[in-house]
Amino acid sequence: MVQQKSRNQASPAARSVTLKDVASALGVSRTTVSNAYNRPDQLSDELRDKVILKAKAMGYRGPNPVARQLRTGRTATVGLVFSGGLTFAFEDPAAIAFLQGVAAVCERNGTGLTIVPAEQESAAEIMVRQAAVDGYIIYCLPRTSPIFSRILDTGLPVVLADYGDFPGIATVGIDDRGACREATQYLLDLGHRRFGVIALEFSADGYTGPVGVERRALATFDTAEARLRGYEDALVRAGITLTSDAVEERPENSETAAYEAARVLLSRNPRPTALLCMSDRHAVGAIHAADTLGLKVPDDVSIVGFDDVPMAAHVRPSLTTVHQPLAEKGQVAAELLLAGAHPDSRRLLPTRLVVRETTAPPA
Amino acid sequence: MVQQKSRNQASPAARSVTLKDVASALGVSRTTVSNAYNRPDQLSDELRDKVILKAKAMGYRGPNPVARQLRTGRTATVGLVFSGGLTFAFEDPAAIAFLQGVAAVCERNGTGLTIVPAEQESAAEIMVRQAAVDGYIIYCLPRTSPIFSRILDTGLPVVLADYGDFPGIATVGIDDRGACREATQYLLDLGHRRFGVIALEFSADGYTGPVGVERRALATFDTAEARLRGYEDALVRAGITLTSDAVEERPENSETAAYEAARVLLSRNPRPTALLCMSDRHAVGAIHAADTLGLKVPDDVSIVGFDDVPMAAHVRPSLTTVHQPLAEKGQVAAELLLAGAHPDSRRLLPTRLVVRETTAPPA
DNA sequence: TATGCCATCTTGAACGATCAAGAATGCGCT
DNA sequence: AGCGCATTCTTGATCGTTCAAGATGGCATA
Repeated sequence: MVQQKSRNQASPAARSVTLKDVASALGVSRTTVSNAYNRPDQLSDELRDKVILKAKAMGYRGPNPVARQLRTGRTATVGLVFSGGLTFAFEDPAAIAFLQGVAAVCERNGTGLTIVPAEQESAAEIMVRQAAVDGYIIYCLPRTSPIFSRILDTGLPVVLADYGDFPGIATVGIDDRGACREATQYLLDLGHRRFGVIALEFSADGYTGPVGVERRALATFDTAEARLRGYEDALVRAGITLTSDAVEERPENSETAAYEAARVLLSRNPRPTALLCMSDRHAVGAIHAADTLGLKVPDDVSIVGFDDVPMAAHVRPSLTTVHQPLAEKGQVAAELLLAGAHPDSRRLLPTRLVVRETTAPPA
Repeated sequence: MVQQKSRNQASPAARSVTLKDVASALGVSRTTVSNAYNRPDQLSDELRDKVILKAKAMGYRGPNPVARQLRTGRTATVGLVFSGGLTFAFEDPAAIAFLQGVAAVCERNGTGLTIVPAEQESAAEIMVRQAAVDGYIIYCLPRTSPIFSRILDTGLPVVLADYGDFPGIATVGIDDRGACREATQYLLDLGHRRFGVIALEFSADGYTGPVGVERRALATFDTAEARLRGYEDALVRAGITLTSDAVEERPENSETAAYEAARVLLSRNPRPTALLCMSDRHAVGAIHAADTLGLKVPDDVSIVGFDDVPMAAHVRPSLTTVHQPLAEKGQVAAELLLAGAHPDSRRLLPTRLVVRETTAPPA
């Protein structure tokens, strides 16, 4: 901001009007003027009106929020940290739904919402340093990110969303593993025996390709690992092993990335009869891939997504997917934070399998 | 935030560590500690290391952002005001693209971004009062909104996006009228003579239905009015009059709303051979409507959208639409604001008609 | 008349930092 | 020796508000 009112400057005329100015112009105390704005019951109505009127006339803009924040120790603002930058945050339907939930609670609560993009780590660190917030909600930030520790350093209340478990920090999430187990079991019950998996990223390094043991061991995103475990839980119980080349990791949550992954998986011999996808966008990409390979969904290949974003119901064929309450997750995160983010808080939201048109018994 | 460090309280142990504490613990001045963080060149390296180390050991969390903001008069944060609430902001693809542009500039600039939802006017007024920002970007807020004047009252720099023209305030936008004129001319050149329009809202009152002269006269959203004028410019030149029942207003920018509007328009006798839509989402809804009415696009009816969101290229048939640089609009808005939002700043970004598959000569 | 209480307004002290100006020191140059 | 200058650190004031506690006067109650 270039157009700053000059501070510490010779000309006092440039300084903006303050409580004190209004007070002395009226011959009352600062507190009285302050009360006129914040505690109308603390002074007579006539005086209050007089104060407000005079303030308007003098061009007073109301109590300065920053000064108030300093004095009260509250900013009435929460910080929301996203990994993957805002391109991700504002493009991924699941992230948007989460954001909506957070924002709704903030609005209801009269709390501001400051977005802290964590794309460039350097920028993010600066932001965390300078951001005036009362607490943080962290969404989809890898455990290893330096911003993570920087935020913990601030000593402010923190709520983690979609992290597995983090001792000493409030978390909200879903039972990823259980949800995936259930979805896989459903496919097993339909008779499927050969599976492929399109996985979200295990670590924020842009790796693309099959997922082996060593990669999983070093995972910094809990979500991918937990979901993969869930798939395996059910498969193992059915005596089926998921080989590493049956799992394709795609760091980008986009239809095109999954399209490509699905083509890889569906070209294997023997071909899987079912694809498990860790997001609906991935699932939609998989549908396209099957289509271009001349495979019918669900007759030739069943596809299961994750999230149940609005698109899942609209796409043709409509998507069988794991529903998770995305907006509610955001709401709960915000509520936990506003309630002080007690370190022991752990909220697990329910999921359910929504069966639509992309699943059927194998041919 | 419940978990507040107690202020003005008996127990001094509860107070958090400040610059002063670190300074006196080390026997140096506050300024020196401050400089250790902010101006490393102002003190010897050894002392600096000693200070930082001691600060860490004492649990000092770094200079308090709020105190700094008060002293420097800068918050390094911009406020972004959306109308229609966040449900709109985070769901409308055009709004998201704009937001991305704003966020990208903020990130590059080390500036925070505070979202001020303007859904509930009461909440929004509170937010504007308490938000610590250096300036505002206003997007899609009706001129008549009380928040509008509340923001102007703050005296902070303001940039308006997608407003026609606003004397004394910086604006960024596109030539809506010219863009629509061009799109219409293209349809005229193809041979079309009967038109229908699906319009965005003229005022934020939820009105749904045909648009007459009186409604247009009271418009509080400039965009809709400007675009409709553009359509008319071309039509009038071709000697065609747009009757009021050829224009259907739908306040909601959704496929379903437009679907319904398109069914109304396409049921008229004689049936229009071309539909002009003020958004791509509306256009997509219109395609569906034509489909269910058994009309082929573009053979039976041509459809033109507006925005050129990513979906426009992906939908089948792909959409002929007016491209506007949405993200760039957000960027420019942020840049103007960061540059001081000079009241005379007026930025008009280029648009262009992108011809795809939804337009053809009438049968 | 004394007492207490309520409503209304004032006072002085924070909140935690940054800034402008000045002091102390050492060093080199003439 | 005297001067200037750069480096490093300190001092006092200030940003604009809110808070706790106290002062004042009026009115009712005892």
